[in-house]
Amino acid sequence: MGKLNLDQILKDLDATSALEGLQDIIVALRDAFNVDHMVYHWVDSSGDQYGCGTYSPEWVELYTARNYLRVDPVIQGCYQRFHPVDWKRLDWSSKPAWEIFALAMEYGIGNQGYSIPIRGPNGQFALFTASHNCDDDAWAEFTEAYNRDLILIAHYFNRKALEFEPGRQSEQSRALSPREVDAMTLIAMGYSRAQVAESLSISQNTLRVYIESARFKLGALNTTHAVARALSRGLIVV
Amino acid sequence: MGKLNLDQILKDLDATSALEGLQDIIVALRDAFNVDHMVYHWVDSSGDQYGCGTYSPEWVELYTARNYLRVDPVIQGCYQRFHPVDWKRLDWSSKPAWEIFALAMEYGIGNQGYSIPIRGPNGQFALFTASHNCDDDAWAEFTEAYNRDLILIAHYFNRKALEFEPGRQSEQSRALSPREVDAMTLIAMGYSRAQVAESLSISQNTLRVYIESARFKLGALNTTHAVARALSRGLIVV
DNA sequence: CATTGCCTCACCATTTCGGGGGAGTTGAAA
DNA sequence: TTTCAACTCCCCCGAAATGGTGAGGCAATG
Repeated sequence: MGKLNLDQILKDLDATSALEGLQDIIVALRDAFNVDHMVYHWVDSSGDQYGCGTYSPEWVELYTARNYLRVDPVIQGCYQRFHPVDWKRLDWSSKPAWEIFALAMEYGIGNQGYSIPIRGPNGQFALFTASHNCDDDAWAEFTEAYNRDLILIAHYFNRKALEFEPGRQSEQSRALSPREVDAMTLIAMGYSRAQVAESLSISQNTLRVYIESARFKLGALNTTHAVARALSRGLIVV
Repeated sequence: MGKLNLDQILKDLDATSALEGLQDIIVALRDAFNVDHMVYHWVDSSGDQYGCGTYSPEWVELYTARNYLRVDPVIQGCYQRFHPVDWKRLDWSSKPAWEIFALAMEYGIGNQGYSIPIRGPNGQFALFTASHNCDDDAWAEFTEAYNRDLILIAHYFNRKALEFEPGRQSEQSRALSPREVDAMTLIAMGYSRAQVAESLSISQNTLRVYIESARFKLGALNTTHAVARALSRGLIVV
């Protein structure tokens, strides 16, 4: 399937100096791998998204308009996995999932797909996907052959995309103090403030100061928000 | 520097069926890359750690005993970055950092290092590191040459290590209904119940039913706990 | 030696949440 | 056809969380 010059592609990618360049790269990638589509897409903890790829604008529009992000088994499935995922291995049993798949077929996405999840600091999550229309055997052969190349490309592509994202580095909130981490962790584990305070052997007043300062550092609107942010930024672990 | 048979190594890695096997692999890797040390290390959601590598037991013991994890610039630096990091580019200015480096040298860790951060679901974070004793030019040459291979190996190594970690797949809970997902998502974004209810165009009473049923499904003690669980299980995305 | 960040504690009024009920409609699955 | 899950709405009330403000000690940084 296609002729692949990985070195050249990575070199081109490296030479890219603007976000728009990524679009060209991904088209080149699609051609190099000789698949129907190739897409890169990321989401971060603050809900921002960026995507580029070869899907038709109509499909992208429909996808975003209907907020398929929250239902798409590809997203859902990859989010919990570490390794690349063949679409076949995902759970398409639910109705919305089936619906999305049928619609995707109409828009020429392809019946086969291979998605590589990539994670970055601060809860950044990206997907690099190749999709194609072919039978299972051909697809297995493809993924077998290019699995590693795709992982590398996904990695480099994501790195490049992050470079262009301003405020991504600045967004890194101040680290929480040890006590704040303790407090937020226990709160995230479902304990009430009374329990947390007792567990940390401090007064509830003190505890509240920690929670509030954590909330402030995280730019969170309330405790639950702060827990969510701390979690998705990896500042605490439950 | 060394002869490298990437295919063979990845094949061996793939054939590994026990956690102990990783230790052999990493020794083989060190020899293949012809560096002084190679180490893999991860930190888990529940705070436990696993590491394997070629550092001397004395160093590992000292490192854990003094809890250097919280001070080590390699850990700190990589945690906020996406891309592999050359130790030279880290911030060694703080006193504990300098102390750790001096001590590491004594224990033969090497003056050069290259660490690849890898992230998985649920806040899993791992580091794959090669270290060596040589001058800057030689090291630059090494990293330049094997950068990609190291990334791939880190990726596969981590995947394998995760395979042996039980309890990662077992924590499956019933999926949330669409409305529950909406509710939990907005709650996680920091909105109050009043705002969420308005945003979803439902009454606060109804909203509360969703939150409570989500809490029940997730086995959570309270709303914040439910949000934390939904987030770390990837059921919602903020 | 002044500043800054962290840890600790306190009070108060207000808002929000949590838990306990009950009850009607769809639509799909058994 | 019944059953079940999901979606929608309503009541009450006590317990818990929140927001604002103030303040002292201690360690490290510069």
